Amino acid sequence: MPGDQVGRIIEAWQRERPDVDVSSIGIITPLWRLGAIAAENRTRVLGVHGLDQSHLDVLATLRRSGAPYRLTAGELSRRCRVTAGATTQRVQAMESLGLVERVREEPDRRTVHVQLTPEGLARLDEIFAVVMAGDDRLLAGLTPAQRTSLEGLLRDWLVGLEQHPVAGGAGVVGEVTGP
Amino acid sequence: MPGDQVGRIIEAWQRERPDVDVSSIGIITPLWRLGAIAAENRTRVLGVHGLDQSHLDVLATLRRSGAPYRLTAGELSRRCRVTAGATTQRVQAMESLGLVERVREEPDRRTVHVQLTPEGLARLDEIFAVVMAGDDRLLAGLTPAQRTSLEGLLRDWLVGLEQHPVAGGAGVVGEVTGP
DNA sequence: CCGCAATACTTTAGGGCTAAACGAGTGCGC
DNA sequence: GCGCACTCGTTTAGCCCTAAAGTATTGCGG
Repeated sequence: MPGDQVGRIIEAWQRERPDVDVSSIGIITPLWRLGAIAAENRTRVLGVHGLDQSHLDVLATLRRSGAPYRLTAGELSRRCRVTAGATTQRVQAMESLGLVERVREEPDRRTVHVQLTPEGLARLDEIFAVVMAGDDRLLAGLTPAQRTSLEGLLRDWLVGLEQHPVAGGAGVVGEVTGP
Repeated sequence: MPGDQVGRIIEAWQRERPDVDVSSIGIITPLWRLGAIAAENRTRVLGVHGLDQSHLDVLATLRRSGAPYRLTAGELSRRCRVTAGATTQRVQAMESLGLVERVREEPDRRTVHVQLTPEGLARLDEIFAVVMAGDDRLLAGLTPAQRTSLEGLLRDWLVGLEQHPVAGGAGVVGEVTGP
């Protein structure tokens, strides 16, 4: 059934390179494509409220950490999985909107605490439910059974990869000789 | 079973916002995270050969289109799902490496044809199998049954969304009044 | 045929990210 | 106490992308 776009890609490769097993494309490509659709969907939903995904990432990470909705900049970087430089930019943007504030205080004056302002908290709580509803609409085409099954498969796959990362079949040399 | 990171995120939200259904996080978040892991894996594999994902995207799209491995710049943009400006940059980069060449010819001199050079073809054919093997290693933790099941679910989900896009519960106004 | 909208690509301006250099502050070892 | 390695966050340079403006070319309507 070559009805779908991914199927056509696989067929093309089977024609051009019948010697290579390309079955992984049947998973990797839809994974990326669905991820992009979900991201576009969020961008659209958030755009209506004047925010973008990186803003939501910061606000939501602070919000779900619980009262007083405060994390250090470093902890925020780790939880959002972005570099420290990206966090600096994100926090500056949110600060200029009045949604978070930076607090430097004792005992370690290197550390910057980032905290949701009352307005930031209100704003996030208002938007969060809308975002979740938007995500949910993407899943409307799946039956409850499909959805449960998909969730389990993705969780198992991800947990497996996090516990046993695919190191490097060719890399990870060079670290044997220290500087 | 709060063993996994995504599960902890869901639990945090259930504690902080018990009024919101956050079950979609169980699918959307692993989707993005797995997509990022797959992308990092390809970046690593390709880096060994001095290329990156956008390079591979161009070369592989030309390659699987079949001999003479030639597409117009516009067609390349559509198939790679990037803007025309991005395609210009990508093609320039590949051209400077000698892997593709640009051909302007009759009858329409606006059109630019992008074609794999013999070296580009050889280079891609060498790397493609390595990339597919790299992707495959990510899937090693799944049983054949899980893999088949996951592939089917992702395909059905994607096909459904491509046929019935989630328009905008709040947007897509403004187009009723033409310019 | 002439004008003008449409098409095809390139260029420009700007955004968010990473990697790496940097500046400020901390605390261990002697 | 003092130096020095380390940690934390910010700054800088550069990458790839998008959106929009710009350039060249085509072809239709009158």
